[in-house]
Amino acid sequence: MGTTQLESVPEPKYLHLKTVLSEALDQDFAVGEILPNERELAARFGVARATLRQALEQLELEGRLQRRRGVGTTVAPPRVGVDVGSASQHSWPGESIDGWEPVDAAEEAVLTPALLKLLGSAPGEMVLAVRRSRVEQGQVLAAELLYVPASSVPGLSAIDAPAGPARARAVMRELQKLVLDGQDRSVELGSARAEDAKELDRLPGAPVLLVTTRYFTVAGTAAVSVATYRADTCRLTFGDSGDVQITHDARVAS
Amino acid sequence: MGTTQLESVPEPKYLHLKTVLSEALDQDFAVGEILPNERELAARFGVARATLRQALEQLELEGRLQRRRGVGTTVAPPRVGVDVGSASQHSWPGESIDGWEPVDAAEEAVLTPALLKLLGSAPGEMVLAVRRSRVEQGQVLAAELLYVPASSVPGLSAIDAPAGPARARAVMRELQKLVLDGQDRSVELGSARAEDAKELDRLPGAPVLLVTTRYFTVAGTAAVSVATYRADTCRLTFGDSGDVQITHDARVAS
DNA sequence: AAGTGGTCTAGACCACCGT
DNA sequence: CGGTGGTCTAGACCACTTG
Repeated sequence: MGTTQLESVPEPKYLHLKTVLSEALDQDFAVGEILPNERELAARFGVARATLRQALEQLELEGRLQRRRGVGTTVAPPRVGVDVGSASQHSWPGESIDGWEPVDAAEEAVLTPALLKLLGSAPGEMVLAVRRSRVEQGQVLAAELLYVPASSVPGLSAIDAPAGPARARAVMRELQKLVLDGQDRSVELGSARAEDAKELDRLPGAPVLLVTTRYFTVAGTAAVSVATYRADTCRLTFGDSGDVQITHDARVAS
Repeated sequence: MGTTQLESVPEPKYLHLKTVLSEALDQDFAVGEILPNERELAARFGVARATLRQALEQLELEGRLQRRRGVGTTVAPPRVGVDVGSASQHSWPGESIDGWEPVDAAEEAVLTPALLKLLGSAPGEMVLAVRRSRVEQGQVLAAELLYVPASSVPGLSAIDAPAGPARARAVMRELQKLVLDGQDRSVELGSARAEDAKELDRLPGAPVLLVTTRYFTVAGTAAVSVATYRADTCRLTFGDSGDVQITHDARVAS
C-alpha cells in the first residue's frame, strides 16, 4: 500500500520531454520563433542538457525544429513537399524548370563497388560525374551526383566547355538527347558526407534521404543519379497528382 | 614554432571514429558477427563511451550495424530492397502476395488534423482504421495504418467478422472491389511512435521512413495509408524493373 | 547473476554567429 | 566579445537478454 505505481513501464525522460515540447510547439510557438537556449530549457525542465538535447534531436529529425550553431533553435515550418518525379514519366531530371542547378562536371568519378554494380559498366571505363544541386526558395534541398559512363553518350568527348556550371550544363544537354527507356528508383536513409553536408548547410552526419535512380536506354544503363536530400526539411513526393499538403496549423511568426 | 597544425579544421572525434570503424567493418568483420562491447571498444579507441556511441549510432542509422539491448552489436546485412509499388501501377497493396498481413480493424481511428486534411472527409464522419504489418523472412519491416472513410466503401457496414485479423481481411476484401483511379505517395523521415516501435522490434524514437499514400477513385479519396518502415533495414524501391541491388561485398558469418 | 546496450548526470571546452 | 549549439568526458544506474 501507499506508493502508487503510476507507470509500470516508466517512459524515458527524454521521450516524455519530447512530447511535452511537441505540445508546447503546437500551442505556444509560431513558425520561425526562437526557443530559449538549451541551458535554460534544461534547467526549466530539471534535466541535464544532454537529456534535453536528446529530445531536441528527435524533434529536429521529425522536422519540427531547426538548430543552428551560434544562432539558436527555431520552430521549423512544415516540411516542403519535393517532387521527385512520378515513376510513370521517365524523364531526365531538370528537363522542365524544377530547381536543378548544374554545379560542375568531372571526369574522375570515384566509383565505389556498389556504384560500379549499379552502372553495370566495366571497371576502368571512363565515367563522368556531374554535380548538381536542387535549390528552392534560396535553400539548397538536395545535392546530386550524376554518374554517366562515357560510352553511353556519344557526343560526350566533343565537349570542351571550361570546368564549372557551363561544363555541367553541356553534359546535361548531351544526355537529354538520349531517349529514355525506363528508370527505377530507391530511397533510403543515410547520413551526409562532409562534402554534401557543406552543400546542404548542415553538419556532417546529418540525416539525409538518399535517392538512387537508374536511367535506362535500350542500350542499357545510361546513367545513375545519387541525390542527397535534407531529411529534416524535405518530404519526397511521387505524386501523379502531387498537391499533397500536410500542414501544421501553426501561425507564422511576426 | 614547433607544433605542426595537422588539421586546420579538426574533425570531430566521433566522425573519425566512424570512418575507422566503417573500414574495419568492411575488412575485418563478417555479416552477423558480433562486435566487442561498447565499454571495451571505447577503451580500445581511447574515448568516452558516449563518444563511441555517437559513432555507432550513425553506423546503425546507415544500416551498417544492429544493436540490441542485452545482446550486443552485430554487423548488419546489406539493406533489403523493399518494393513499395511502381507509381504507374495503381493497385491496392496486398493484392498480390507481398507480405502484408492484416492485424486488426477498428472503427475509432484517432484522426489528426493532418490526416483529416489528407482524407478530405468531413470531421465526425466514421473512419475505419485497418492495421497491417509487412513481414519478410520472419522480420517485421513495416507497420501500416490504413484509414478508410466508411462512406467510400458501401459494403463496409455489412462486415460482422470478429475483431482481429479476420475483420481486417474482410475490410481489405471490400476495399479491393473499388476501382482505383490514381494514387500519390510521399516519403519522409520520422521517428517510431511507441506503438509502432514495439511492432517493429525497435525502441521508441527509432528512425523510420514514413510512406503516406492516398488512394483515389473517381469519387475522391478512398483511403489513406500511413506505412512506417524501419529505416535501418529497409531501402524502399519504386522500380519499374525492380531488381536494384546494392550489395556490400561482405562474407556471411560462419 | 553476469553482461549487454540504453538512459542520465554535471561538468568542461570548442566552433560558430552575431554585434 | 558574449551567446549559441556541438563535442567530449567519467562516471552512475537502469532495462533487458542470456546462461
